[in-house]
Amino acid sequence: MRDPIGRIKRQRILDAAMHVFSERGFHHATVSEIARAAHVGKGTVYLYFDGKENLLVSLFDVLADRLLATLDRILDDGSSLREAVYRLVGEQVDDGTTNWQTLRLLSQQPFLANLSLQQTKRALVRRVIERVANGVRAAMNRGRLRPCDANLFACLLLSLPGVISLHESVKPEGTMPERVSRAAAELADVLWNGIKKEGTP
Amino acid sequence: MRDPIGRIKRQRILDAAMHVFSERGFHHATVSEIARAAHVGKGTVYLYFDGKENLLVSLFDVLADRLLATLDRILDDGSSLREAVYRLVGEQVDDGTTNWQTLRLLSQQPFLANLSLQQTKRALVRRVIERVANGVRAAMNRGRLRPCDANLFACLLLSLPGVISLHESVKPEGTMPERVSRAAAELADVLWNGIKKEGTP
Amino acid sequence: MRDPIGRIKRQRILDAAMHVFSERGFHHATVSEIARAAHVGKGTVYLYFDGKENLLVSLFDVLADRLLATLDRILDDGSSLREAVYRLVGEQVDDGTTNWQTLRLLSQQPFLANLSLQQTKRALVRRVIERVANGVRAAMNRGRLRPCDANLFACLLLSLPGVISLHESVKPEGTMPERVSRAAAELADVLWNGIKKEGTP
Amino acid sequence: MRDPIGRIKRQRILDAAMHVFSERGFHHATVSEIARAAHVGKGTVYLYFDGKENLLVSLFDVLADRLLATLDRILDDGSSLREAVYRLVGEQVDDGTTNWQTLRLLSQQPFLANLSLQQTKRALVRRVIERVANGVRAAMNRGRLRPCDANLFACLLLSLPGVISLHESVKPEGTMPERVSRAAAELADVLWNGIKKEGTP
DNA sequence: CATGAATGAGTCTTCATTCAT
DNA sequence: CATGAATGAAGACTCATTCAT
Repeated sequence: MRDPIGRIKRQRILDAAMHVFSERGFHHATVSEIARAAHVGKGTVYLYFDGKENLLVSLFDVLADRLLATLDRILDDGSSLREAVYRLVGEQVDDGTTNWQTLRLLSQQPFLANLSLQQTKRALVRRVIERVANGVRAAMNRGRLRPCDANLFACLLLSLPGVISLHESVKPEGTMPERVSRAAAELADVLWNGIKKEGTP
Repeated sequence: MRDPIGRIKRQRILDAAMHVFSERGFHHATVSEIARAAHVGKGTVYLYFDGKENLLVSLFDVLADRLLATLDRILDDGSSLREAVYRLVGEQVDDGTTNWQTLRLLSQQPFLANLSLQQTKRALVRRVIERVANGVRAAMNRGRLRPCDANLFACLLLSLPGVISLHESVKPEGTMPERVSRAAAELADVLWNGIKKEGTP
Repeated sequence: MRDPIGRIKRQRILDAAMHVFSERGFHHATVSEIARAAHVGKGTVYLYFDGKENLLVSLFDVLADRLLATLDRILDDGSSLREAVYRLVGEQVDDGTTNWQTLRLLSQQPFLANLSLQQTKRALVRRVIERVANGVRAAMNRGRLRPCDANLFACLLLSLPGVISLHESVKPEGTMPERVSRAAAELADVLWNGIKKEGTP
Repeated sequence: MRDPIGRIKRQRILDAAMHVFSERGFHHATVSEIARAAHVGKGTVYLYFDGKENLLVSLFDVLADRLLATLDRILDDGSSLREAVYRLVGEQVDDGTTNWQTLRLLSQQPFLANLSLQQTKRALVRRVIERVANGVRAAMNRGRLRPCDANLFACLLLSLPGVISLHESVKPEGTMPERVSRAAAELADVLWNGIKKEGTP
């Protein structure tokens, strides 16, 4: 009976953390702020998470899971790899629930004081990279891609939100969703052309 | 007579800051640490820079200048664009004076408390992006590249060190220079193939 | 239920601040010292006050309120003005709860870095002066005093603790309460003679 | 040959210190500021004074000397005591060379960290008080004043600039010289009436 | 003598974390 | 379980003082 309530509260905190971290950066964000945004007491955050850094890594966890689910959906259905690249970039950027800006958190390298958290985070990142790399390898085996380091290409794919973030960050008028979508499509094009076998459409 | 001494000390502090920021991250780095690494007193740092954030932006300034010089060298000589892409990636990553890891700083600390510094940093980033974009545009005009958003492609090029960094960060054995070089070459290949007109070698 | 606890703690801090500021002066007093004297953590001071200067102005506020209450008691009862002057001087100096030395603080720290606090403090001082001046004006209207600038005379009355402080400060043997009381009476005499209509006892 | 130059430079520093201390308060004033205002190097200040607190006490010394000279002039010539009180108040406040605001420094009680300086300052203050008190005593002996504690009355006289300062400090429009003069005259009136034998004009 | 670059002791202030209620 | 008042470790920053030139 309490479990679902607990899950909901935990999720509220994670959502709040995602929002506040994205808005103000990890170090400028305060636990109080996050608690306030989640409509819980400051102490409650520590009931569900072991501390601020832990909260960040838990957030990575959620984002990674979400990303892996997206990947599974994209890569395991019958769509062509070209389509997959497009959708991968597009969905990373335009996920309805995940504001694309929060994905910068994944590629930012906050230096975590807690070593074991460092390990945990590394494992998460590796898992995501390898899942993408597996998809890439599968496509290579099917003969549609020129051979390359699948892991490296996966890193490139996963860095695209950061590229778009960089592109947006110098625009004085702030972020424009249409421009973000267009950029995602264009980057997908470049990468697809960069990796497909010549002659493949 | 004093001026060069001042410049040298200022540079010592910048070098120390680059090293400490890279090693421990902006927020975990302390001014004392940087001062110690530069073999100067803590107060001396404040003699040359207006504070910690200011020091970071000054560092961006130096890195940007260095990168712009590299770009000028690469883009303005007669080499082919293909060669230029290779060298751009390679030199970003393997600059003898700039440890490639420090380039992560460019994308790493988007959240500055001081608004005017935020502006300054944005201007620096824009200048670098636009310089690269100009090179790309020139090549497009010469007809070697398929049309694309030059600024966006510039952002992609400038993000490559981050891609490599991501790739390296999950390796338990730490950074290996040869792997970094190979990755740079491979990424350059993908990008070149992604943007060149089909048929161009 | 918590409110009174909060009030009590706030008051403890104010009392400690009053004591430490009086003993060591505003600038030599440290927030740690005040916290220690109040038996609270350093951070707790910042829970109740916005900073060191703010603490000082809040102290002014309390002292001003206390002084105004004293004034109301003295001026609004039926006693003669002569009696009022005596008591005003005497109670400023010999308030059981307010150590008379702390009243020096009112004139002591005119230089506040925070401009809005400067304004607040000025308003407090003005309120006290005007309350005294109103009493003086009332007496003048009743025809017992020779005409004079009531505000200026109020400032003179309020400066008497400082006069006594100056008088005491050069005594090598330290402050002696009886001498202080005698001085208060004597100053009240001089001022009363200075302002009463000739012939008035 | 150097001596007069030294004296001049020393005086320049004292003048600068008087100005800066008055303008910004002892603690907010920095040695650099004073040096700049005196058109000397920061190190030069330490050539003529043993430190910042020492500089303050030396300033007291100068002010005390000046005040004592004024007193001698006023009290030792044949003028009546009434005239003397008027002039004493007036000249404290309207000394051509000493901005009257700087006299607040005398009555402010900065807490000096250096104990021996504390003693020195106390001695200076005592000397001034006693000089005034002697004049008062002389007048009392001549039978013009009602008997009172001459030292205390001296303290009252010396506090008048502070009274005026308090009066001015709450005026939003800032200090007005005419108002200051008028206030000085009025305070002298009150004090004279307060201490003269009844019947004396 | 004069200077100002260099220094680091000393403070204020923030905020992650704890724990009594 | 939930809370937020209390805490103090940690760090940026100032400025009096020194000393090499």
